[in-house]
Amino acid sequence: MDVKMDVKMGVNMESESGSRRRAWRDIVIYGVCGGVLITVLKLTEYRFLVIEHSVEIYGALIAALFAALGIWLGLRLTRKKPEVIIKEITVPAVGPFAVDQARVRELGITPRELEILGLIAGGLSNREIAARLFVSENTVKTHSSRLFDKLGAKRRTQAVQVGKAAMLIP
Amino acid sequence: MDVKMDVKMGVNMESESGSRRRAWRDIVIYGVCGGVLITVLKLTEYRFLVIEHSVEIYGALIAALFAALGIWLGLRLTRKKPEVIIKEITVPAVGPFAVDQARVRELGITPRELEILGLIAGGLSNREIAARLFVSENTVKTHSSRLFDKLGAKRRTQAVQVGKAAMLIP
DNA sequence: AGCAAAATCATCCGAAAGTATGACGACATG
DNA sequence: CATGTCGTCATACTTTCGGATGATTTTGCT
Repeated sequence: MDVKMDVKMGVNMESESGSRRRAWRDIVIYGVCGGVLITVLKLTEYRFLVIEHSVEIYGALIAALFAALGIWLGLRLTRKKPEVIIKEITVPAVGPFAVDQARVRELGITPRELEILGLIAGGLSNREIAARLFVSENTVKTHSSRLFDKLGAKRRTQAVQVGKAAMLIP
Repeated sequence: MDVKMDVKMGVNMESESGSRRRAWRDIVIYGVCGGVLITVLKLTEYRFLVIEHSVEIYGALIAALFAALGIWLGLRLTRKKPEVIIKEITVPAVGPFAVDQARVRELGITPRELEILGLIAGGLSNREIAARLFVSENTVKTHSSRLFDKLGAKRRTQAVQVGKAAMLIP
């Protein structure tokens, strides 16, 4: 029960050597239990149990105990980890967008240019961008010019399309 | 164990009474084997085995045998179908895009206008669009003008942005 | 301090985009 | 057939965009 729950959570931390070690531990425990049992039996034999009890009863006792132990051991030893089948499920949830910084550096795009690209994609005119960034319209134009050059675009719409394809903007 | 698995998997073809019947059968087999063993032991005791053998050896023998039996029984009783764990992984695979026809009608956008919106989003200039559609540039301009009007856009970039938001283009 | 990159601003000019208006033909629909 | 929608095209005008070039300031780094 315990173990199954663990594995069910999808995180099987057990390494193979780990489970093998555990198997050894189980066997040792088993042996120890057997020894203790035998000892106990020996003691009881010589002290409390009536010797006259037939060997059959005695044997049955041992049999029952060791059968139980065997069952336990068998369960512990053969407990196999469940096989995990990975089912790919298509979820519309496309995680939070992250800018492809590598490509940004690769293309030599400056932060300001990237910012302006985002605003262009937002459908703003150069004038609106200038107003929002508190700069002159000319500045926006130079930025966008260099941006188009780096993106290989001739129009702002094309820049947006390329930018999206290059994971520069969401 | 069995029953829990059943509930968890939800796909157990075996009825509960069926598995219980099988468990009973196993136990009966177990008992029969035990009886046979005891009988055999009894016989050997009285015939071939030296009586002088200490009870310890005898007990060990029984213990080993029943331990093996117990292991077997444990395996048989708890033999479960391989436990499968479905690990769902989210894949960004966004399915094939479908135009929101409802919104298209709602906005009164004609097929031609939608087509032109797609080309605009593709970063094409009016001239390129005209060439691709084998119409004049003026035609494209009138189409796009009406389109912008319906979309409430003042610029083509804005039209693209609105169109994407409205699920008109991928 | 000094260099390099980035950001800023400007001016000029042509190209592209967008607005306004009108017109024509095809086609479906009542 | 009259009407409305759609697609087509044109002309004229305004606005915006984009290219080319040069210059200044800011900033980060050595």
